[in-house]
Order: sequence, then C-alpha cells, then structure tokens
Amino acid sequence: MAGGAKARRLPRVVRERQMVDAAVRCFARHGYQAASMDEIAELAGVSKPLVYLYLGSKEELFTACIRREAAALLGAVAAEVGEAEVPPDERLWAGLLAFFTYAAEHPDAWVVLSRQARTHGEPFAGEVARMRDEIVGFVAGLIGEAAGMVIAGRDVEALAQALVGSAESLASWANETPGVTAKEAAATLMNFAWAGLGNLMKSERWSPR
Amino acid sequence: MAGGAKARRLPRVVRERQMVDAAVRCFARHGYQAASMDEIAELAGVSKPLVYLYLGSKEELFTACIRREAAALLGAVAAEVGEAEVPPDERLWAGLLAFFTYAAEHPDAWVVLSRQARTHGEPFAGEVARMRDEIVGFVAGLIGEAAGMVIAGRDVEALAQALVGSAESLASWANETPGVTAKEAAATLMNFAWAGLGNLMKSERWSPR
Amino acid sequence: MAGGAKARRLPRVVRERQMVDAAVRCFARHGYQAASMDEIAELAGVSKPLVYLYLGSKEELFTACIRREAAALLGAVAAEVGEAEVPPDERLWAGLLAFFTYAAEHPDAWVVLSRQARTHGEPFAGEVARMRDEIVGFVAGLIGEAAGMVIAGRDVEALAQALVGSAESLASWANETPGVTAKEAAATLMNFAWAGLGNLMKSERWSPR
Amino acid sequence: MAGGAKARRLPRVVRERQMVDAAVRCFARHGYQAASMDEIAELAGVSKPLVYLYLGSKEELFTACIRREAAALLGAVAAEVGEAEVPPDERLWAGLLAFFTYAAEHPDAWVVLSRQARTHGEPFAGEVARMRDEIVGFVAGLIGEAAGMVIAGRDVEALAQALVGSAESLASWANETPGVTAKEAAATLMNFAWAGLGNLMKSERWSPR
DNA sequence: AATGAATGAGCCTTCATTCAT
DNA sequence: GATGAATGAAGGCTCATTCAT
Repeated sequence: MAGGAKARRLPRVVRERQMVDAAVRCFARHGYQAASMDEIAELAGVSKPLVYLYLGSKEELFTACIRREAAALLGAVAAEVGEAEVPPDERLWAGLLAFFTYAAEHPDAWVVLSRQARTHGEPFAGEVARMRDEIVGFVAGLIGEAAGMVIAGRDVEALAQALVGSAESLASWANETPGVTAKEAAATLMNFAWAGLGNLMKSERWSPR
Repeated sequence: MAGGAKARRLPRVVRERQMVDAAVRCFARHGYQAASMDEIAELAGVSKPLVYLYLGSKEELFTACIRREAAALLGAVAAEVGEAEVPPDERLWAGLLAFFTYAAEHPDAWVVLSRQARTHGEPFAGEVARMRDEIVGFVAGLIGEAAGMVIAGRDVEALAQALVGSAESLASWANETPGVTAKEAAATLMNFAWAGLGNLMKSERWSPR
Repeated sequence: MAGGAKARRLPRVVRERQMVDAAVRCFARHGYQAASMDEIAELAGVSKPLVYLYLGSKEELFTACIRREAAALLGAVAAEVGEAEVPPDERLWAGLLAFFTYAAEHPDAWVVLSRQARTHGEPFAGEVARMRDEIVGFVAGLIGEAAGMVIAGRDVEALAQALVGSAESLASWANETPGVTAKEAAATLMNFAWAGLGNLMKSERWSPR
Repeated sequence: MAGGAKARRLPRVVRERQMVDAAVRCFARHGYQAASMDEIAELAGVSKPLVYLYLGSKEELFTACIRREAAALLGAVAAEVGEAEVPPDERLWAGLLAFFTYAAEHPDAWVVLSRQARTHGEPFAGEVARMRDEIVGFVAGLIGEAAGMVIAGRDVEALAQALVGSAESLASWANETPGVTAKEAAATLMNFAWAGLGNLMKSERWSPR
C-alpha cells in the first residue's frame, strides 16, 4: 500500500557517499561549472534539497569530493610505501605503482584531482595543492636520501616537481591510451627517473656548451 | 591631450588582437566558464556586440585564443630548434629553453594552453592536443635519434610523454615560484631527462626486484 | 484578509493554466516575437524560471497555447454539430454558431489562432493548419452531402476554403465591430453561403428554425 | 586602383526600389520582427547605413512596403473594374480576376499585405486596413447596387466582409496549392458568392460571358 | 553616393539556492 | 528523512541604430 518507488530512507552516511560518488562523476565529466546540481542529485537518486541539506553548497560539495579522493590517493600510496629502512628506489617504485594503480582504477577521481580541482581557482586549487605538496615532499625526501649532499636543496625540489609532473602526465596518458597498464607506466617512469637520477648522483651532469 | 577616454575607430585587425589579448587574460584568470563576455569586452575596451561581430561566439573566441597561442608557442620552439645536423641533446636543450622562455614570458597564455584548454572538453581539448602531439612527436624523434635501436617504439612514446609532462609541470611550477628562471628550469629538466636517457641508451635499466 | 500579495505554492496544473492564460493574452496583444517572457511571467504572477521549468521554452509555450486553444475551439464546434441524420444546413448552422460564439468569448485565443500562429512560420503554422484542415474537411463533407454528385471534388474543397475563409474574416470583423453578436454574424454567413447572393436578391433567405 | 566590385552609384529612385523589393521579400519570408535590417541590406546589395539614409527606420521601411504594394494591388483592381454602366456581376468578376491575378503574380507582396501587416499592430494594421476598407466599400457598393433596397445597410457591409474574407482565404490557398490558377479561384468564388450554394445545388451556375 | 566601425538595450535561458510541508 | 514549489541573479547573444569618413 505504501511507499512510491522513490529513494528509501537510508542512513545519512550512505546517502552522503552516494552523493559524493555522483558528484565526482559529474565533475569529472563536465567540469566544475558545467556540472549542475540538478544532474548530480538525479544521478545520486535523491532530490536537490537533500544534497544541500547534507553537503551545504556546490562549493562545499566539490571540496568534499577533492578531500575524499585526495585522502584516498594519499592513503593508497602511503600504504604501499615501506618503512624508512627500505632503500629509496624500492620505496619510489612502490609509491609509483600504487599511484598509477589508483589513477587507473579511479579514472573519474583522477580527472577531478589532476584537472578540475586545479583549474577552478581557490579554494579548490589550494585543497589539492596540499595533497600534491605532500607527494612532492615525499619524493624530494627520497631524492635527497639517495643523493646525499650531492644535489643542492633547490634542485631537489625542482627534480621532485619534474618527477611528479611526469607521473601525472603519464597517468593521464595511460588512462587515455588503451593497452597501457599501470605497471608498465610505472616501470617506464622508474627507468626515466631513476636512471637519470642515478647519473645525477654520480655528478655526471649534462651541461649546455 | 592625454590618452583619449576610448581609443575609437581602429582597424579591425587591431581590435581583434586587443580582444584576443583580453580574452586570454580573462580565460587564464577565471577559466572558460567563469570568464564573462562582458568582462572580456570591458578589458578590451570595446562593447560586447563588437566582440561578437568580430569573433563570433564565446566558443569561437576561446578557440581563437588557443589557436593563436599554440601557434606562437610552437613557432617559438621551432625557431630555436636547430637543423637536423645538430646533435639531439643540443636540439632538445634549445627547444626546452625556448619552451620555458615562452611560458615565462606569456604566463596567461601558458595557463590557457596547459590548463583551461585541456579541462573544458571538446572542441578545445582537441585543439590543444594537436599542438601537444606535435611537441611529443618532436621529442620522440629526438629520443629515437639518440637511442638508436636500443629502445622499443612503444617505450619511446611513453618516455616522450613523461618528458613533456615534466616540462609542463616544471613550467607551471617555475611560473608560480619566485626566483626560478626559465634557464634554470630548462637546465634542471635537461639533467633529469638526459642523464636519465643517457643511461637508458646504455641499457642500464632500473628494474624492480 | 484581502487577497494575498502573491498566491504561492499552487499545484503545478493550476500554475500551468495560469501561465498559458497569460501567454495567450500576451501573444495575442503583441505577437509571438514582441511578447516577452518577462511580461508573460509577470502577468501570470510567477517568476520567469518557473515558466521555463513548467513550459520549457518560448517556442514550446506558444505551441502549448496553440494546442490548447485549437483543441478547445474544435471541441466547442464538435459538441454542437449534431449527428449524421440531421440535415447538412442545420449542422452547418450549429457549427457556425458554435464557432462564432467561441471566437467572441475568447477573443485573445482567436487572435492567436487566426493570426499569430499562422504568421510565424513553423512549427506554429503547421500546428494550427492541422486544426483548420479538420474544419475545412468537415465543411467540405457538408457541402458534398448537400450537393450530391453535382459539384466536382476539387470544387468542393475550394468552396470549403472560401466558406471557412469568410467565417474567419467575419469572426475577426465581428470581434472588432461593436454591436455585432455571434448569432448575427453566423446568420449573415449562413445567408451568404447557403442561400447565395443570387437568392438574396429575390429575398429567399435562409433562416434558422 | 579604382572602385571595388561593390554597388555602383545608382540614382536614388533605383536604389530605393531595390531596397523595398528586398524588404518585401524578407518581411514576407521571415515576418516583420524576424527580418533583420542586415539581411535586407545584403539582399538589396547595399550597406545598412544607406538603407537608413533612404528609408529612415525599420518601421518606415515596412510601412513603405505596405504602401507600395497596397497601391499596386488597388491600382491593378481599379484598372480592370469597368465603369458604372457595366452590370455589377461583371464588374465583380473583373475585380476578382484582377485581385487573384495580382496575388498570384506577387506572392511575397500578398503575404506582406494579408498576413504580416495585419499581425504586427499599429501603425501597420491601420495602413493596410485603409486599403482593405476601400475594397470592402467597393464590394459593398456592388452588392447594394445588385440588391437594391432588399438588403439592409448593416447586412450589406457584413456580406462584403464575408466576400472579401473568402477572397483572401482563397487567394492564399491558391498560392499554396499547386495547379490552381487565378482564373479558377476567381470562378469558384464567383459561383460561391453570386450563384450561392443553394443555386449550385440546382446546377444554376454563374459564368463569365 | 556610400560604408566600415561601433554601441545601448533587451531578450531568452540557466543555475544555485531556499521555503513550506 | 525527504521533497515539490519557487526565485534572484547573471550570462550569452542579437538587433536596430548611429558616427566618422
């Protein structure tokens, strides 16, 4: 006799997860501005006011997406990277593998983090920048650890930026290119980065003539 | 006698340049969607209908920005890269230097090309993808030239993607970080890339244990 | 206690009727293009977005007006025209009377149907053409019934076109001319059409019984 | 060195005719509002400011179209209608034939007069109403002449309205229906109006001598 | 005689957001 | 817990019209 076919009463946590899931998808596909709250609500299977009741506003919703996915990515990487006793190249390899795997398994989240969040100004850029800084810092730590005193501090950060940038670029390329696995992408980057860094450590630098 | 309130009655070509200049700036600062035609027109010092008369629509205007800046960047790089007789590392160095210089001197254009154009779907993504593919192809050519038969074709493209990605990342980082010159950024990347590639050429690969 | 400032929170069906009412009036008075959605919304006592939410677009709104009024007019005529056993002149008389009565009681709707809808191209013209064709067909049927085999098929349609055209013309004229009732207009047309001017000269008038 | 391929200096009268020709066509095809001054100028082969210089404004231009075509139609009819000594049925026949012929040979003008001008309010409706009143008056004169004292004055005008209305309707129908000539349409109307449906049933048709 | 350059004003449409139930 | 009803604000685009040459 009762209830329509519509959404049933679910605990708040579940509903929120549905909404953020839907939002990540919409934001990834259409971008922050083009994604409409109507579409997100519909995709989540709830009415618009409920989205506002739980998530506050479009800005807060986007922020929630970024935070959740950034934490998940960081967590996935951190879980794989070993303890400090493990040699730096192995730790880098583990981190890269975890990173590429996450990007491959959550393409929408990766688009949100790598593109949408960084393209739409504050407060979103800052939100994702925090996560990226953590990764850059971690990579810089590994580089410093491997290079000892050979490389200047300023250079260490620049190298970390380059490495992280190439990882981002490869991840997007791998997601868009059929037949490229996360492991292959990680291996390519590891060769690119470590063989190069390996030379740097021996002070065999390339220099313009 | 001092500057007129409104420079009026200029030839079409001049006005169009002013408009695209203003548009690049607005699109870089606010993004494609958030930038309003009102603001662009005001910044260009003309009325909105004139923008539509000359540039057609917001979409066409954005495309015009992308095309103009992509051509300028490509042209700047191509002008510095030497002939085929020059050794590949020198050509890469020349190209990187030209690239970082352009990005540093036209920060708004760089934001439009590297971020905004790639974040707002078709037809913009395709437009800038064409330019990027040319650069990736050029870099892949250099890598192939330097590596001979040592590296497989598939790997060559992946390496080129990684190198271009790290260049993009470094360029944005250099633009945002005070005190980093284009030459420094290019040198860092050259070390990162060439010393690494140098090892690859000797088949001294890193591999997971 | 007196009328509320804004009758709020009405069920959708009621609001839609109010909006179409307002639209018919605006379209009749200013024409399709000159009528503004702002004015229609204001006259309906709602905000513009609600009009779009319920009716879709200006084009759809105009189409809704045409459909509603065409159906109402057709329905009013069909309800008065008797069964097939009734002689054709009496059925024509009943139909004409219903037609002129509707036009007189709904002058705005009549303007929309007879003028605006037919003047602003597709898809509006086609929409009202369907209704008119039904009426022309009905009249042609009566003429054929009355004339037997005496009149050729092609002529029957031409005569029906002429009769319907004169009815339209008279309806508009009656609406604009003070003191002309629907019944008088219908009687004039019945004389004109049925008895014929040739008979009128001999004072052989047709008259409703 | 010399003049571009553009419009050559022509005397004002010629240019004005070109412009009004173009305007009649545009107004007929798109309606008063939808027709743009840009399109009219382009179709006339001149620049927009010249249209304004010669014709004043869109409203004046539309009025000029209406006036010119109304005068032409009236003139064509008046030229064919004989003198007062000719019997009324023959004069009506001559007038109808001239009218249908003009409508068939100038379909755009006919659309402007019969539809566009009457649909877009003052001052256009009044402009064309004057012409129509002249025709109605002429027809009413013929009816009165034929009917003598038998028909009351009020009825005479109503009958004239009906006759003119059916003529308008038939003219549009004939223009839209392939294979219907002006002469056939005039004959049908003459039968309808003069002999009357009652007589048609007895096969007592009126026919041109 | 004729035109390229330029604009004020307005319209359709959409969206994030809230209120009352 | 959940929603149908409703809107303020803003943005893209077009058009009739004029100025300076």
